[in-house]
Amino acid sequence: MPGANNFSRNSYLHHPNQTKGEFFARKQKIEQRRKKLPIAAVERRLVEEVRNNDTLIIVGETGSGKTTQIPQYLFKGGFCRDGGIIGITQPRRVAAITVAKRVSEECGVPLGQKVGYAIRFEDVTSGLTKIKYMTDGLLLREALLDPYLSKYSVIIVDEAHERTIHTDVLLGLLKNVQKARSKGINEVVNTDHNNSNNGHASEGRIDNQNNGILKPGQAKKYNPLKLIIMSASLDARVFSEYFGGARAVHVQGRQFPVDIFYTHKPETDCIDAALITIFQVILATNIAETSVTIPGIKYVVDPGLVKARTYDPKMGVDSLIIVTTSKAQALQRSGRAGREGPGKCYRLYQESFFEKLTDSTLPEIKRCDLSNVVLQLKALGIDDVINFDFIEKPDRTAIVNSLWSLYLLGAVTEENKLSDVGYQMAKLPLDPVYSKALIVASQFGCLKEMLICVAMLSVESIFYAPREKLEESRNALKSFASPDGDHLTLLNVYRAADEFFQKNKMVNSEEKAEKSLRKWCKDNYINSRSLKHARDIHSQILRNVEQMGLRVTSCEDDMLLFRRCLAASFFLKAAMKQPDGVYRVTLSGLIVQIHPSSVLFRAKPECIIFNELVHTNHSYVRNVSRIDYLWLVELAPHLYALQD
DNA sequence: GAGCACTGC
Repeated sequence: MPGANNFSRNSYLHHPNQTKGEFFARKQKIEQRRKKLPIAAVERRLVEEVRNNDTLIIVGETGSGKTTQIPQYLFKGGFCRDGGIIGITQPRRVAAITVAKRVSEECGVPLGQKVGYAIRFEDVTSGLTKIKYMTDGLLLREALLDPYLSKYSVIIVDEAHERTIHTDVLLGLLKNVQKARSKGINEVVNTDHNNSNNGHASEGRIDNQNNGILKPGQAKKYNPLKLIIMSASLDARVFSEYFGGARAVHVQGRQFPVDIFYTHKPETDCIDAALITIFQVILATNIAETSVTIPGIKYVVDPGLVKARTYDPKMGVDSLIIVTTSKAQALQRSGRAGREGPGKCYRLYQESFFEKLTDSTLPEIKRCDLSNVVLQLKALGIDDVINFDFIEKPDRTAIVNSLWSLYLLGAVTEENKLSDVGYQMAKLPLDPVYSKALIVASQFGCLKEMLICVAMLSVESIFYAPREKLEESRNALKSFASPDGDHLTLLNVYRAADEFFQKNKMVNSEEKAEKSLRKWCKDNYINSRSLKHARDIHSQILRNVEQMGLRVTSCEDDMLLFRRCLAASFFLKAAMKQPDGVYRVTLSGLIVQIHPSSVLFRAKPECIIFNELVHTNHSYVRNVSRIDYLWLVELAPHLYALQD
């Protein structure tokens, strides 16, 4: 989110008691600053370009001000006159919030009126909102409710070069929406595909939100959609080609020169080399590549390595491995040194090594589990996901494997169509396995427990164990630990926290209760941010399941029932203990160990279900519960049979 | 007995 970075040193916060004079002085100052932005000089030209091109690629260097200014130019240029609004997507929540705040200040209006933002758990928009910043994932969700994205006259996809999975899916979707809303009303969406069934699979379904599948006849009543793809990388060609040779324009940024230094010989120990370089001066991590501005950076040290998460779709294994960076990453990293003045970048490798790096990092869609993407696309009526016009096609096996697990979860029928259960699952903002778990739990009569369990499984690690207080944190965990596994342990933590919070709220204000909950977390070696996140997710999915009409009942103390429900939900990931104490994953045959952070690390029960499989030094399973193999035979008979 | 950079609904 480069646009916001220009402003990191000056903030224009509204002070409620400022005088009129102060107000105008501030306003003038903002105007002056806006005019100084490199992009200001080309305002009229840009508005013309958007007027003349339905799709426009804007390559804006860091610091050009494109993110904050272009929406304002378009508003002024009359793109909201027909009642449509301008939507701008960002890959990160923080960017959506800070830019929206910034732009509302520049417009001199309270946030949430003309200018607003929407992210998960937070909608700061109103009927007055004309410029709406949001996360790309949120716009994808909106498409499920309004497949034509009818309220937008312009959609700007910012930071497209980051190629997050949400951005990539959104681009494909927007291409379809634009086509459906364009003048050629006889065109059908998905005409790119060979399969004539595309886009019509769910016709006749009127009982769910999916009936809004893009039909040309319906699109008639919508205005054409203007699409703007903004990227910071020099390579606009990929986007331009994808959008049928769309016009690309370049906007100058404000970047100071950065001197690049390479090492003379290969560095074998990069930490050593980094430390030496740092002492002689920041270290480039992935943080340096994002929008977070750390003021005062003049020097960047780039070890040339990155910790990257990859996913093996065949085995369903997440790996965290250290790999070399790409050229684009290296450029991004060095660029950080030149934001506020001339800078220096030390690359801890030889120049010849740089030349050998790949041009750019593999887009996320090529290296992650696709079951959610496939489910969402199907819910949007795109049944032939394999032939979907992605900007970059995921591996076929990755899609096929996602389809297979969706089929095993009952989300997809044998005819490869979304089932009723699949539609239900698509409505939930969760991993499909977790969505299914909620539906299963409503049948088992333990949805109350499963809502908590799924919320807790959806967040980063709940426990934290600082090295210096390992013993204390272990003792704290003991008070929550269940001999049956991590799922019940997480349930115990959530319940204990909630009980503490509710009691506190009876005598204190909400704010005070929140504060003492954070203290409680600290005392119990629980990550309060993760817990807060889980509580937010919990209230959101509770609302969701109530809207879906699922019965939220509790199994009370019947934990046997709950564990059976875990088996019925997570049967795709089960493992059996081997004679030598390791585990064999039932479906893949992979040999794994229980992660040392699990409460079952020592107990080693005969049969387990788990939620995560990560490969680091070993293959580990995390979030593990003890089950009975016979339950699998009973509850997932399509996959499990009696053993000899 | 582990090792966690970041992000999203």
